Amino acid sequence: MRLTSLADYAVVMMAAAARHPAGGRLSAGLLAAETGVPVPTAQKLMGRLAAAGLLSSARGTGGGFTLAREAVGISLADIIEAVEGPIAMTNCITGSIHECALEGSCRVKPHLNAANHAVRGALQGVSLAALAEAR
Amino acid sequence: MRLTSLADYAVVMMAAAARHPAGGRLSAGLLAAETGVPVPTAQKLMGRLAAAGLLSSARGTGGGFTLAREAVGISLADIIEAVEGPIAMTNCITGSIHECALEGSCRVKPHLNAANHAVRGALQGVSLAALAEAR
DNA sequence: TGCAATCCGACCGATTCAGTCTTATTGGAC
DNA sequence: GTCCAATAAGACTGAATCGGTCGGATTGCA
Repeated sequence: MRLTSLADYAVVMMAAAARHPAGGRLSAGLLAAETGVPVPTAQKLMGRLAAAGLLSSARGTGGGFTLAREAVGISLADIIEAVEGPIAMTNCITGSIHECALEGSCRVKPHLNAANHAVRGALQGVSLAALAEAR
Repeated sequence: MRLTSLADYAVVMMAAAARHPAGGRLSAGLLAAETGVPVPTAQKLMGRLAAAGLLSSARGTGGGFTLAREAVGISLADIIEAVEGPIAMTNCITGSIHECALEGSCRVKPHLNAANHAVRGALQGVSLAALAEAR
């Protein structure tokens, strides 16, 4: 029930990106300097965020990243899922994986499913725009 | 944002324990057989749950475990914390640890703190009694 | 008094995480 | 037209935590 450090960094970096004027090109090095995240780690993270569709990237000189959507349309859940994968408390939540020996007879699953939705809803309710606000 | 397998097992085992009549002695082997969790793992888990005060244990022949409180008074958050440690999305949430380089100037922390409380609240709202109900 | 059943603590291999390095690609300067 | 610098993208390595196993300590019963 804890974020990985990478997801934590990603949230901080996305918030920093959202404070810049929309449309401007942001390099990984710039955001790393602003947030204190190590540069190579920042590069890796932004690549992952771009692959998830939260950032759009451009290579070459003068390239960089831009928010793919408005900050209001990006939630905390989106950022976490981009870095950590689907938010699913247990393996049996995501429909494709069936490695639980209790599958089918498990009497706890439906309740966990409900709890999982509640958690995910709490994270979806926080927008990047809110995170970027000065406290 | 995912439970460890141990925490998952712990939830299933506690739910199974709650279905037994209150006050009866439950051995780790019995609950392991009912839930399908490997016996040594079940022993380790129940020891951890007992250390957290959710179960009371008795050694020796005829010993075993009992719910330390009524099922209504035990929440999903309690079980998860007993196995995984405090529910804190980031290190900076738990007051004692200060290893984040951004400490003090981090502008995201207060918002993460709010999100963390929302998640924790969602898990505290699910009681063991509800988990033990037949679906 | 010996035996069996049960809980308790220390140990080990495996998976995933976090970070670093190298390579490929693009645009501008000469 | 060619070279160079800046940037993103992918492969690789060390470390921490997780999941599981084993032997030891304790208690009640025959």
